[in-house]
Amino acid sequence: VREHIEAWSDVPKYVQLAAILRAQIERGELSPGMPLPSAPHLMATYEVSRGTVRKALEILRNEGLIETFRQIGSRVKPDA
Amino acid sequence: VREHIEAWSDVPKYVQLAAILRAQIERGELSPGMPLPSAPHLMATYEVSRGTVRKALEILRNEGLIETFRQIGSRVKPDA
DNA sequence: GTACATTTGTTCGTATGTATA
DNA sequence: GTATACATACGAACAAATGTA
Repeated sequence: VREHIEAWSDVPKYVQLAAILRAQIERGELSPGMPLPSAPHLMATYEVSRGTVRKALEILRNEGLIETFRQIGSRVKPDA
Repeated sequence: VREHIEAWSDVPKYVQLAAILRAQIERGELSPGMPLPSAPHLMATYEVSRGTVRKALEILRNEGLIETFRQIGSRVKPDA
């Protein structure tokens, strides 16, 4: 809500959201094993759509930083 | 049960379902204090998904027409 | 007191349509 | 024409709470 992401031509919202979450992981605000906020929660927090959240999480998954499970959600990989 | 809701570009299903239920309340077919049909029942009756039912009920909740309780279901507000 | 079924709450996966840059 | 972004709508599965047998 307070962290509204601005639509910006050069950097897509989903890339920005991925960067925000990646920074939180690297700063330890989200520690290994910790669950990430759910997609609906991220949607509300950053005022973006479901698709944008999914794309952001997909980036972090591809980077090996998080893992996602059905009906469970995403968490920081234990070895991240 | 004959009240199949058609997908129509201008009016989303969940808005139509909310309108149907709102009309029933205003006509007194659902009187104050009366329980609404459960979500599974509404799904079967109108042939829509759970998410659509939930969105429709959310609209009526925000309008103050109904209230919802876990394992109890929704009912028309006593003062509606 | 316990087991079971029902109902809502919540989550992720997926697909489609629309609008815009 | 492609990429971005949103809204709608479906399905599936789990948790939590309540009522009932």
